[in-house]
Amino acid sequence: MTAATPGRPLRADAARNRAKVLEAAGAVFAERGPSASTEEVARRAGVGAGTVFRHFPTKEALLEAVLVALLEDHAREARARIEHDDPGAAFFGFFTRVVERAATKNALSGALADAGIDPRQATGEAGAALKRALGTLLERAQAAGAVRADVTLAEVLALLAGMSHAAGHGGDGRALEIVFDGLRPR
Amino acid sequence: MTAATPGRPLRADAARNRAKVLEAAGAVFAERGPSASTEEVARRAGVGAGTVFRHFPTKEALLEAVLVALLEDHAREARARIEHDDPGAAFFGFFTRVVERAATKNALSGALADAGIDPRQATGEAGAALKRALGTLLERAQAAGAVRADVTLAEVLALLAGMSHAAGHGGDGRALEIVFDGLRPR
DNA sequence: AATGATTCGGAGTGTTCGCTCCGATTCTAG
DNA sequence: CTAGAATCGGAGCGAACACTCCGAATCATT
Repeated sequence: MTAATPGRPLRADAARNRAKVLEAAGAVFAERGPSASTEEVARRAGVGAGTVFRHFPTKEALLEAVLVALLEDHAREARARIEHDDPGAAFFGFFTRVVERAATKNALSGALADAGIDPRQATGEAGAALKRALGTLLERAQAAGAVRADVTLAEVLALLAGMSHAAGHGGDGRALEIVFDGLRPR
Repeated sequence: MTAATPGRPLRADAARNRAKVLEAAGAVFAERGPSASTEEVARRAGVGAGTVFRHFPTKEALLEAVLVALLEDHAREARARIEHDDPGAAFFGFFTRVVERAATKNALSGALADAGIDPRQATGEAGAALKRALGTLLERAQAAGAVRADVTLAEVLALLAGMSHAAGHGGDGRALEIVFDGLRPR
């Protein structure tokens, strides 16, 4: 429940502040990690602590909202690649892109899991949309012969989640290439 | 500094309590995550809070000690496999084993990183020993033709770290197989 | 422009948790 | 067995932090 149902259309300044808080939260959590205090988010957004909690009733809700925004961004990019790139390049390019931008996302879902919340359920529609887009990317790449036909979406998701966490561990660029070799037909 | 230098040999009950605390910490952090309180560790170990802090002067030191114990355990197993299994089976078997047992390790190093501590530096010798053992495993597997010759230890470490985090994401069993396919010669 | 409703800000609250302190307890040397 | 030292236990301290409350400020409507 991340304030999904706008009972009333939200006042102008309220909407502006909500956006500022969300953006500040994204930046702060990316820099200082999800354990950064809500007060720091409020300071960065230029609002009071009360304002943060009115829009996001709990810290977990704020983490969720940031994570959802990230997933929506990814899904948007996946759909763009479906239209513009060729099947193989679209799939591998998107995979690489998600891995590159994964640092924040991992920390967020880790923090949610730590609080006893299932990230997959929390992200709801946003996660499902990203999954659908990735599924399309995969199907097209398989149809074009760029990816083995016996690979399932669940396996790709596992690999994506895994390699996202491998970033920053040294030889992660070539490590991705090794995974891609495993995904390609022999 | 995880009480590495025994200035004096440590009294009998002190050594016993230290071991109890370390074991309890391993269990508690595995179950409740690294954010579990030290008091819970003390309770589980059947000692007072003061005792925990005498042996591990800070909570981070306790997390470090648990992580080091895990790494030492892995290194021990790697050396055992070097002696008993054939090169290919030793390498892939050890890789699989580490991934299976990775849940706790990941949470621990995550928590350390969150506290501004570099896990690689903190684990010191234990991490280096594990790295050496894995290096031997890799060389032997490559010499036997079970693993591509152009793969480096750094890349294997990145893949290992990554796939450790992929556990529990659904199709992680077959996902590992895909990575292994990428590691094998064509 | 004025009024009523909504939102803002930040001081304040209650709680959690890491860590300390010291009297009581347990161990070891002679 | 006994004295002296090392260790233990857990109540208590202080800081950090998520969250609340309410007077002041801002917005929408007539």
